[in-house]
Amino acid sequence: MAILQLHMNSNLYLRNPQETELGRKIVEEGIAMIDELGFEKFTFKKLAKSIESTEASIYRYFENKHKLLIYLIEWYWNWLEYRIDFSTQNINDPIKKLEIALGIVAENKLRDQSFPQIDEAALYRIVILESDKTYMTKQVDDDNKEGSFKGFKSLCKTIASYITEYNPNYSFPHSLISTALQAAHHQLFYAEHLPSLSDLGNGNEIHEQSSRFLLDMVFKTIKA
Amino acid sequence: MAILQLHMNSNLYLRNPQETELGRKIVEEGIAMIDELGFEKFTFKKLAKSIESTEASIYRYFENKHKLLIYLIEWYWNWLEYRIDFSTQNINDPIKKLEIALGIVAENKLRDQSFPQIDEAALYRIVILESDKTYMTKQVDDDNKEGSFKGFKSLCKTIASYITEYNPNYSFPHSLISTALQAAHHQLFYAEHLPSLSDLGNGNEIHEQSSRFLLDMVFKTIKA
DNA sequence: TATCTTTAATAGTATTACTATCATAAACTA
DNA sequence: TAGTTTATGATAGTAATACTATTAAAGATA
Repeated sequence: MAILQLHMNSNLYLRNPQETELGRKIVEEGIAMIDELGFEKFTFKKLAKSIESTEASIYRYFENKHKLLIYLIEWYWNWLEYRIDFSTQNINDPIKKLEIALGIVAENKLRDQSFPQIDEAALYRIVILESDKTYMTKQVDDDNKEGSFKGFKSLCKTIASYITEYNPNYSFPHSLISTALQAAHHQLFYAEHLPSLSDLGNGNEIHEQSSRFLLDMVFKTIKA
Repeated sequence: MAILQLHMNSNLYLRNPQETELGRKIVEEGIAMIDELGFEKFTFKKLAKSIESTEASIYRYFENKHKLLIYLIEWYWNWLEYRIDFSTQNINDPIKKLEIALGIVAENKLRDQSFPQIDEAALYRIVILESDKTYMTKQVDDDNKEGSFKGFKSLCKTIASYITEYNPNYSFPHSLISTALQAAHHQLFYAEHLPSLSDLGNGNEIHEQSSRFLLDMVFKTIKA
């Protein structure tokens, strides 16, 4: 299996963390710490201590912890888009492509050996809990101008295009897909923490149930 | 028109802010400041200065700013449920009730003269931007035990029950409604800040479009 | 060997998120 | 009406956060 690296928009960092040992440690241990502490309790000081570096050194890679979070979440969306591209290769039927894409969105995320630097399972938990915080801010427009949400927007566009290909008369393909992408994460969170907001049982087949919920909703909604 | 007060779960505050002049000022000016600054930049110190009181006094009403946010968001969900109760009075057809409920969820929020203390338009903007932050935390389970999300859960349950009444075979009524409640807010946010994630034009009839999107999705999905 | 870059070490600042104490004013109570 | 409770204000203080700045040392490159 090939070892890969995702190309990340250079506005997301001050110095490319993929290029140095310290940078890779910041990302790797950053994922572990945000997963463990949650984004609010996570600080660069704690991260510095844990990788035996200094706050000042970390600030040379990322402007602040918000930008680090954006970087990680963008990595996740880029990764998903890569996996969807890969899995829909040579498939023409838009229904099939949509099915595959939503299946990947809904499925549980385990470590991907192609990207040995990243703990995708931990990152997935971060995405579920923290991803909305990247854009639910007063500075969303500034961040957006810097391309902070390109990966998310691109994925949404890709999947929405399958809908339009299948049924060009459906009026809300982007809204439906952004809703489904959100729901894929929120429903897992609800099932675990606020179960009365969800019908997914908090057990083994939760990802299958989630997938069924999403596919059912999307396909019924776009039917010509 | 009658002047009303919503009864708020007493776990949401240390001292009931509806009972005193200072308490009412904290809530009123709190809404204005969070709307203006965003939740991250909002502090009790700034609020104290603006209402000419002290930090210590505000801390006697709310444990911290997170609890104040929970209080405000819960107020909003209680208000919506009250308005849905009111508007579905004497209506039996579950389809009609669902239509009314989703219409209220999607519609623009203007000041409600029945609750003169609360600026519902500002609170609505806060809900759109900040409401997810009430539960997307590591302490969600503790907060939930204290009843911090009762209003949200109750509203979801009420609307989901209309679905079950109409089509008892649909498997995901709670998931679908919690998804729709989220989408109602997120789509407005996207339309304004990340328009490629949405098909709603950022204009006058945005709430009508949002309503159409949601009703279309929900009704097609639950069809027997 | 010189120099350029990267990191570490250290220090410092303003702000945040509280907690504690005490005095005073207002409100209710005997 | 005096006494007591309660709410608020005033003030102070603390540990942590989110940075910025400076300098020195180590390593890589020319």
